[in-house]
Amino acid sequence: MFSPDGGLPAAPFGLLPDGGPPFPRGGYDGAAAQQLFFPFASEPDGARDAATARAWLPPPAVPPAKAEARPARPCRQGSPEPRAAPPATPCCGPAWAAPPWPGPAPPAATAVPGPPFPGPAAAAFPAAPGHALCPAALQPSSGGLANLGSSGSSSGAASEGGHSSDSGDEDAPTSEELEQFAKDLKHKRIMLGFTQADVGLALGTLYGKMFSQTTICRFEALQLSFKNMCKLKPLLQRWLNEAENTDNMQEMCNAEQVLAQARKRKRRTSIETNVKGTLESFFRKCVKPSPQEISQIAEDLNLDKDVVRVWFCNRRQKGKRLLLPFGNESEGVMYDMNQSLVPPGLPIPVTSQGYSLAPSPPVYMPPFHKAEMFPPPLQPGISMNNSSH
DNA sequence: ATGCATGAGAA
DNA sequence: TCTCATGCATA
Repeated sequence: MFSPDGGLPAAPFGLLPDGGPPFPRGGYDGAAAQQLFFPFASEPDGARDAATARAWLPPPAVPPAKAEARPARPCRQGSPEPRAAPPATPCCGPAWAAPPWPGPAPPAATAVPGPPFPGPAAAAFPAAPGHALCPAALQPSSGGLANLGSSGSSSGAASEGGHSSDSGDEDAPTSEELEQFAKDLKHKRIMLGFTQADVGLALGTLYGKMFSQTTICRFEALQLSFKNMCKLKPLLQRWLNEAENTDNMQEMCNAEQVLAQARKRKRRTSIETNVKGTLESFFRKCVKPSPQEISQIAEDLNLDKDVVRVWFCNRRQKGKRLLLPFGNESEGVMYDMNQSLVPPGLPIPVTSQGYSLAPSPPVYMPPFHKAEMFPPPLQPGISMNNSSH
């Protein structure tokens, strides 16, 4: 853990190249954390799980029933599928020696352990292989999940630390635990032959709240807020247990993608690299430009005002991920909305990539990580009086 | 794996 | 109007 006061650990803006977040290591007090991010890296042991990427299958035009939408997966489809014995866990040590779930809860293939997640989900669960997959998933906001994070009420779910006698003070796992869990999850998931998308889907059948591949991915990569991680952990923990003890797990993954989600979504804008660089430089000057400034920028860059606005929102969000996990005052320092992002007095240089170079990330960064990181070609002609800002 | 987008809820 | 959680779309 780093101390907020003791040298700011990381780049105030820790802007990391999008590729791999070199989170500074060290845990942080989860309890306090609210919307922060993990200071630690989810560093996948080298082998960047190519499987994951490879395995992800876009929602196939799912055939009515189950099966074969995913031949790529070793998932047991009728075949016993030897649960690949976890290879000498590379990084996680003796991972998964014991599932930390509360009760002995020996999840039987059919027996859905009385989950703390009520809701139709339960009903929808297996029992009826082949169908009944996702109706639950459709549920808008199944109550089940809702109280996971905060209320923590019933969901004994979380006593995960397993051993942690944890006082009633519930689930707040430590960052280390989360990190470890994320690793285990990923490792196990791969071992079992599931993709991130599968997991997200399964959560839908199991608990009525489906998640996207994106979310699972971010969870594994510790790219969610601490709070968010805490909320998701119990679910994933359960899924893992199920997956390891159920033979019909595939059922849960197959889901007849209820995704009729055909809501018209604005087509994703692709911002050119150089334009991004310019935005980045603006961002360094002012993380939260006023509407006028946004308009100005938009005009200058020939972008839609909303695109610029959203870009700044996302940029801030991204920045926070890399910030320190201290939601309080420190934020003011590191995230001065009125000034540049650099802590006063500290002439933090900015990398040629456009990211601030605070004294930290002891992480190796290739000279040219990504195109996106190239020096923001400040376009002449673009002006914004934020200088006075 | 991540960039851009959406929507709910908070401020 | 912003933050936060989340997801579609894409690299």
